[in-house]
Amino acid sequence: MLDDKLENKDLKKAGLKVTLPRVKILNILENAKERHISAEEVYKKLLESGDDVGLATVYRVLTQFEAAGLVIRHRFDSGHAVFELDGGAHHDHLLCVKCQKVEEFVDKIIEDRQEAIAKKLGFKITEHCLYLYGICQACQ
Amino acid sequence: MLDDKLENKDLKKAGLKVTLPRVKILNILENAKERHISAEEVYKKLLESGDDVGLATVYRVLTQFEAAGLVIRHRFDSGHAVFELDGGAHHDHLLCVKCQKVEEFVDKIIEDRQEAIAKKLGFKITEHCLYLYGICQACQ
DNA sequence: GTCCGTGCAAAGGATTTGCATAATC
DNA sequence: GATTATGCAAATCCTTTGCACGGAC
Repeated sequence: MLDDKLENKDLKKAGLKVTLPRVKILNILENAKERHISAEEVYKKLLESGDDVGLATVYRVLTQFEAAGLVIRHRFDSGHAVFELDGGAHHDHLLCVKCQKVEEFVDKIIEDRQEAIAKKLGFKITEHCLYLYGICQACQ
Repeated sequence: MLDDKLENKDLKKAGLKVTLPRVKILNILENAKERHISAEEVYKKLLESGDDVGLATVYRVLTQFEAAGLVIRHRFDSGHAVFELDGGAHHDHLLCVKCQKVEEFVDKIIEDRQEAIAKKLGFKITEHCLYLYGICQACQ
């Protein structure tokens, strides 16, 4: 478990000591079918795998990962945060309000307009989030 | 207090009985310097005016207002929700991460692109939120 | 007078924190 | 072996709920 070179590097690069909970959580994030996953879900997956990690640790580790730029924390309209691995490529989200499916997309035109609007209002954008909520094809 | 015709109409139109807490909260929303205000802030303003309204009631009333379409609830990245009167005209938000100032804007091009993207992915959009975070001119 | 709304206190869910123990380097 | 991370339980923050009382219609 602790000798997965790739993950060790990711963690070390982030300045984080390589510990079992961190490696395992990183693994779950990489292999989960859903790219967007809550702390609670990570915790459940750990328990299912027989790993004895506390929920508090899951939150701590995910927060550290966020600070290190390894993951992005989203606050969709669901009451709890979800995390996704930061692949480096920015994208926005389209969510199905019925089945919770999440689609990702990027649109150059929208990105450009955002910059233009910010400039007009004198802002320097540090971050943005665009969430479209709707009903997916399957649920219609 | 209870004879402000405008507010009475707003409330009645929404199917809500005209009560003191509702009228007062509606008043606060209409007159607050900041268009975007949290439940806690509404509560504090009520106390300052010497009005004895419970925080639970503030939450209940704001939630009813939201259901009635009188206000919009936003979940900016601040941990707590903020409410703004729904003037009927949709708009998006640009927030200063330093001074918390909020600017509003509408952009037809972005709105159109959102529709186009949703259509391409087979979604029917029910709602969307676009929050730009940045640093305003004064804070730079 | 009936029914809905309110205040208070207690419950609730998500997330954080304090502290003694255990692991990494 | 020193330092940092973990587990557990308790604490915290925001928000909601249960219940008996009070106000609107």
